[in-house]
Amino acid sequence: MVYDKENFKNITIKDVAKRAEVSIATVSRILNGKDRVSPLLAERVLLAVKELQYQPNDVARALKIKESRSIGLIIPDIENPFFPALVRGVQDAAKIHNYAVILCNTDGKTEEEKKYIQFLYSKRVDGIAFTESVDNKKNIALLDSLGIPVVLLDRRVEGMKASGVSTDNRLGAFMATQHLIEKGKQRIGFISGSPKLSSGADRASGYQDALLHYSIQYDKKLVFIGAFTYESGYAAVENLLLSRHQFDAIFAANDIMAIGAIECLNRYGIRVPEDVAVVGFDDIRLATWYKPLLTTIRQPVYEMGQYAIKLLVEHITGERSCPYEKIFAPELMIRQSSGGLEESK
Amino acid sequence: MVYDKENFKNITIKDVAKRAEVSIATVSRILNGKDRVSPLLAERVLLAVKELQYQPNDVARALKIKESRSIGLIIPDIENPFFPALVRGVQDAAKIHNYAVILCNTDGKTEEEKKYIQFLYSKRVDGIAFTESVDNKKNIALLDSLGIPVVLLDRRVEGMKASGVSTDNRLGAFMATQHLIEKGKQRIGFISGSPKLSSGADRASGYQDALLHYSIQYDKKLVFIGAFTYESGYAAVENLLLSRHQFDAIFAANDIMAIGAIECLNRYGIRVPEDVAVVGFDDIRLATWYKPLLTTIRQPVYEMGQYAIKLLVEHITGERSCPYEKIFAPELMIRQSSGGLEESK
DNA sequence: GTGAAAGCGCTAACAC
DNA sequence: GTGTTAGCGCTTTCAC
Repeated sequence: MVYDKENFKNITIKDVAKRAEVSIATVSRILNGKDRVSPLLAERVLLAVKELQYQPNDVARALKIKESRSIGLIIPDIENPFFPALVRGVQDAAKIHNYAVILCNTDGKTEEEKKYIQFLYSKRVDGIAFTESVDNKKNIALLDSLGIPVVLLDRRVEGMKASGVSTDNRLGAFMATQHLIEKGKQRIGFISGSPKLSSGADRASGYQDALLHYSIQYDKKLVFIGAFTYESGYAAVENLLLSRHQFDAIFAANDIMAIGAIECLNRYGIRVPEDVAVVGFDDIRLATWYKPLLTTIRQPVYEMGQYAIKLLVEHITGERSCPYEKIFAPELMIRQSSGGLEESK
Repeated sequence: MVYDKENFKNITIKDVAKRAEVSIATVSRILNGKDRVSPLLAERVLLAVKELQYQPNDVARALKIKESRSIGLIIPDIENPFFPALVRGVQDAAKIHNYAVILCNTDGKTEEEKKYIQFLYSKRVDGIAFTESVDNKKNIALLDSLGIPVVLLDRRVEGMKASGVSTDNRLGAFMATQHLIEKGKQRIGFISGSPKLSSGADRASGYQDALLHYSIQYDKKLVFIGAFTYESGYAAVENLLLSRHQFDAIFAANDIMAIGAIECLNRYGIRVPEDVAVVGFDDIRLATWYKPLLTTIRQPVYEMGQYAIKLLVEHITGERSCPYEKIFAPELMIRQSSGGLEESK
C-alpha cells in the first residue's frame, strides 16, 4: 500500500458539477442548502455526489469562510485521572456541533500552553477550551489579542476576562470538612492543591470556612501545600506524622492526594477510617475502586466538559458576547474512608 | 469581549511583504527556508514578521500543499483506563513532528468509526491512528480507498493490510497462565475479552497454549467471554460461582475485568489471593492502586502510542511504503493478587 | 434560479 | 536571488 497522493483522484466540486452538468456554484448551493435551487438540479447533483463519492474539502471551505470547524482543548495531562471524563464531555459536545477537537497536553507548563495556543492559532481553530495550569492571565490575554474565543475549564475566572466552567470548590471543601466535623473529628489535617489555581485556593477557603463555622481553631501545623499529585499527598501525611502533631482526619484537595495520604497512613500502621478519617475531592472513578472506598466531593466533570463546549460554541457563533461563568454544584459522596454513614463515635 | 472577526486584523503574508518591501514569494521562501535568499532581505522580513506578530495561516498552506499537518486518533473511549497513556504517547510523538491530533471516541461502534473516518477525511487529515472495535476490515478498506495512511493501535493485522502496533498478547497470556500454574494452580478460570478483537483472541490462545504446555486439561466450563468491562468480569465470576465448578485461580484478559472478578469474589467471601489467585492484563495505573495490588501483564502502552505515530509519519512522508507490524514484548508484573513472589503452597 | 468570476492565504513554477 | 502569477477547492457576490 503506497500512499501516493497522485493515485487518488481527489474528487472536487468541479467534478461533481461537470457530471451533473451544472455550475460549481449550484453544487455548492445544494450541498449547503442555503439558496433555493430547483429540485431537478438538486437531484442530479446529489446523484453525482453519490456516484463520485464526493466528500467536500473542509480545508478549502475553512479558508474561504474563515471557519475551521475545529477547536483546541488544552489540558495538563490526559493521564491524570481527572481529565478523561472532562475530555469525553468536551468531545461528545463538540461532535454534536460538528467540531473537531484537537487535544493538547501541557504538563502544566505555561510555556507549553503558549506554544500550543500559537500552534492552534496557526491552525485557525474557532475556539479553545483551556485548563490553565497557573492563573496568570497572560495566556488569556494572548488568546484575547488573537481574537480566539476561550472557555476556561475547571477554573474560576478572576475579573471575568473569559467565560469559565467550574464547580463550587469552596462549597465543596466546606461540605467535606463539615462532614468530618459531624463525624466528631476535631483535628482535621488539610492537604491543599496548588494555591495558584483557583481550584486550589477555593478549596482551602472552604476548609477554613467550615472550621470557623464550627468554631474550631485553624491550626496551620495541620495544613500542607500539595500539588494535586499522589506523591504530594503521601509526603504531606509523612510530614504530619513526623511532626507528631495529633490529627484524627485528613481532607485532601483531590482524590489522588487522598489516596497518597491513605497509602502513607497504612504504611505507618494507621487504619483508615478507624484511626483517621479521610475525604478527597473530585470523585474520580478510582474513588469507588480503591479500598477503602473513598469519601469525596463529586464534581460533574463530564457535564462540565459538555457545558464548556456549549458556551464556547455560543461565543464562536456570536450568540453570546459577554463572558459567562457557569458554576456546578458539588456533591458529597459518603463512602468508607470517612467511616461511611454510621454515626460518629 | 465580543469575538468580532472583523476587529482582528488578520495579518497575512501580503502585509508582511509590504512592510518588508519584498514580494510575498520572498516572504514565503524565508519562512519555509527552502530556496536561498539574501540575508539582507531575510532580516527585513523576519523583522516585519515580528513587528506584525505574523502567524502563517496553516489552512491556506494545507490547501495549497495538500497536507494538513493533522492526524486523526480514533479510539473507543478515553474514559477506559487503558487509553489515556496510549493517547498521551500518540500526542507527544505527534507534537514532535508538528502534527495536530484530532481525538475521536467511538464507543466501539463500527458505524461511529465510519462516520469519524469520513469526518476526518473531509478535514483532510494526513493519517489516522486507529483502535478498531471489531476486526472487520471494512473500515480499513474504506481508509485504503480514501488513500489515508493508517496505523492500527493495539491490534494485530490480519493479512497485513495496514501497519499495526501491538503487544504480543498470546505470549503475555501464556506468561500469565504459566505464572498461575507455577504457583501450583490447576483449575484456572479464564475471562476472555471480545474474541472478535485480535487482542481478545490472542489472549485466549495464550491461555490455551500454557495449559497445553503444562499438560493441564482445558475445561471450557472455566472459560467465560467477557467484554473487557468491569461488569463482565464481575458477572463471569458470579456465573462461575453459581455453576459450582471448582477453581483456584482466575486469569482475566484485562485489568478491569480482573478487578470486577476480585470484587465479586470478595462479595462472596472468597479471599484473593489466599483462596483464589487472580491475574489481569494491561497494567493500567489502577493495578498498583487497587487492593490487593494486581498481578498483571504489562503492555508498554505509552510507547505503543509513540511508535504508532512514528510509523504513521513514515507512511505519510513516503519513507515507508509497505505495512509493518511492530510487536512489543509483554512483561509479567508479580504483585499481591496472585500471591506475590512467595513460593506456591 | 443559475452561472461566471473573484478571491480566501498560501506555495511553486516560471520568468528575469 | 527575486518578483509575477497561476491555482489549491471552495463560497459568494454579481449579473442575467
